[in-house]
Order: sequence, then structure tokens, then C-alpha cells
Amino acid sequence: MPPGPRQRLISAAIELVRERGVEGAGLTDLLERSSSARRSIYQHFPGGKLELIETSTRAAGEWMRRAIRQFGAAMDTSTLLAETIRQIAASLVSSDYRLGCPIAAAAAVSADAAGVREAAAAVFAGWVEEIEAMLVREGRTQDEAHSLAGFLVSAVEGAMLCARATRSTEPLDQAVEHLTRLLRGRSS
Amino acid sequence: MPPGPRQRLISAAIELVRERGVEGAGLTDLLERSSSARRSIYQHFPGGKLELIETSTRAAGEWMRRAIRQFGAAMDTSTLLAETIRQIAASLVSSDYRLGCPIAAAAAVSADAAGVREAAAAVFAGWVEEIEAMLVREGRTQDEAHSLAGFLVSAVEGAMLCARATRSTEPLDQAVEHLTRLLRGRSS
DNA sequence: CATGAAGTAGATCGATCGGTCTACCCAGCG
DNA sequence: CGCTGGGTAGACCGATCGATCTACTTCATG
Repeated sequence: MPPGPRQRLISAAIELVRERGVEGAGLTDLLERSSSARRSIYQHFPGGKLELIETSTRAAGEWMRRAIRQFGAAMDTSTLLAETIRQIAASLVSSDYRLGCPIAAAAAVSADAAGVREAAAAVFAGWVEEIEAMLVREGRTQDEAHSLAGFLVSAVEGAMLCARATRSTEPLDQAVEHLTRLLRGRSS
Repeated sequence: MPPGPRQRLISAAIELVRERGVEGAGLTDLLERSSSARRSIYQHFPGGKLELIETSTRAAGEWMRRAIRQFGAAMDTSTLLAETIRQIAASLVSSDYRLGCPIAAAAAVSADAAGVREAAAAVFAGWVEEIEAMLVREGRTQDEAHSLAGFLVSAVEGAMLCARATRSTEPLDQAVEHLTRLLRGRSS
């Protein structure tokens, strides 16, 4: 059974925000891409565009968190990191560097869209939680794991940003190189 | 002598882009903040808003590059890094997390504003060049220095992004912690 | 069949967008 | 003096923004 308008709107919103950011994502394009009626937005998201984007941000974040958990059960953190970055690089290249991270775009929103920014913050916190648990399972202390997990998330986000700007996977390659070294060298 | 309209426009554009991103920076606010006439934009930047923002991006990047060079002459890379992040944290806190990195905002622009994205890419490349030279001066090989410098830039950008999203300096603190460790441990 | 909720299609709203235009002020200079 | 060009002030343009509204269709349920 095909996805209803609500799901189509969320998917289109994620893609559009990845391409053009929150402010740049217009309703007209959104409706065209999702093949939805204008009214469907306000039927499912009474708060309008910002509520849709907030929901989309949390949905995209939750999807990623599940992926971290799923693959994290089958490999160690440094392998998961390398694999994740490899996927990111592939998606950047295959989209000709048009698609960035939807959470990063939501995080960069202006102050008057507090809900969207808070959604991004919650997603980041969830990712950190997930990776932190992996690191603890691998024998690290709670504090060590928390700090390292937070750094991994922000470093990967930064590498994505720079990769998109320079239209090159080099920042991502550098990130996997140095973060792997950081993960392997258990000095602390 | 007071700065002319051109300089006022550039300063206001940098600030506005830091707050609301490229798409979110409206000309009306820009003119009000810079106390300029609407016509002055097109007098100095015939290409309009995007040319102004492109110029502003390069100006902000050049200012930062000069700061890196200047302070880089007086301290080693890890000290410069810690000092830079400390400044970033201070500016985030003092602006109540409203002001992000203008280059990051320019980097996140949609594909049809290629000039702005290219300006951001050029700025990043300039920063990497500067830090790379520092690292070479400290005895690292060219390849090592290049990769490490690129990673430093993207990691700091990512930490800024996450710090702004979570309204906390924690990501910045984590970045200085782990990047310092990476810089001090000369294993390679 | 009747009812009502969900979805579609599209006109329309006021506000704002970036951009263009005219008119005026004023300092520098012949 | 008059001329010129940067600067200012503000009206104005078409286009687009997010949002609201009506009218029609679809369809499951009573």
C-alpha cells in the first residue's frame, strides 16, 4: 500500500531541506515533489511548514539512530564510523553534492524557529547516547564514552559540511583517518 | 572617518548571515542594520544580494585567515586551536547562541547560488593552507600536515554547529579535548 | 443509501521577497 | 556658477512566500 500524504510530505521535506535548507525549502516545491494538495500540509501539521520540518527532522534523526543501533550491534565503533562516512560520501557524490545532512540544516535555523532547532538538538543527543552506549560496551568509562561520542558526531557533521562546500570527499576521508586513529589509540 | 556604505553593508551581511543563513537574510533587515539606502547595494554589488554575500563571505574568511596567521606566529598549533575554540565559545555564549559561522552558512547554500558556495570553499581552503604551513613548521610532513589541518577545520566547524543546536559549549569543549590529544600524540 | 472524514485541486489572501526606479541632497571641481 | 557622481529616501514592480478558503472527489462505515 502506497504511503499517504503525511509520509510523502515528510519524505519530501527531508529531501528539500537537505538540498536548500529550512528557509530555502518552499511550499510550492514541496507540494510538487510530494504530489500532495496544499491543504494536506495543514491537515497533518496544523503548525504549518515549521511543524512539518520539525517532524521531518525528528523522523530523519530517528531513522539514523535506528541505523546506528542496528549496525552497531554487528561491528565495533571504528568500523561503524568508517562505514557511515563511506555511505555519506557515496550519497554526496551520487547527488552531485546537493544533499547535505537534514539535521545540520535544521540546526542552522534562525532563532525564531526554536522548535526546529530543538528537534535537531534532540536528534544529536540521541545519536550521542547511542554511540556512547557502544563505547561503554567496548570498555570505556561513561565520561570518556560521552565525550568521545559527542566529538564523533560533531566531527562527522563538520566533515559533511566541508565536503559539500568543497565538492570533494577529502574532508570525509580525513575525518575517517583521524577519528579512526583516535578510536584505536586508547590513551586517556 | 566613518566606514562607507560598502563596508557597512558587508559587516551587516556577515552578521545577518551568521544569524539567519543566506536565504534567511532579507534585504530589508540588512538595510536597516547597515543604515544604508537600498540603491547602495546595487551601486557596490551589481550582482545584488548574492554578490554582496559572496564578498562578505570572502571578507570574513580573509579576516579569520589573518587572525590565524597572526596568532599562529606566536604560539603552536594546539595552543592556537584551544584559544580559537575558546573565542568561538565566548562569542556563542555572549550572543545567546544566535551567531554561527558565516562560512558555514555560506557553505550550506543551495546549489543555484554557486558563487557563494565557491567562496566558502575558497575560505576553507585558505584556512587549511595556513594551518598546514604551521604544522609543517612544527616538523610534520606535508601530507600529514595537510590532512590534519583539513580535519581540524572541519571538526571545529562541526563543533560550532552542534554547540549552536544544543545551546551548549559542550561540543566545543569536547573538540578541544580530543583535537589536543590528536595534536600532542605525534603517532603517525 | 447517507454521513462524514480524508484527500485533491486550485483560487486567493496579505505580506514579504529581491530588484528597479525617480527624486533629491551634497561635496568636489571645472 | 554649473556639472557630476556618490549617497540617501522611499515609492514601486512582479514574483513568491506561507497560509486560508471553497468546491469536488473518494471511500470506509453506519
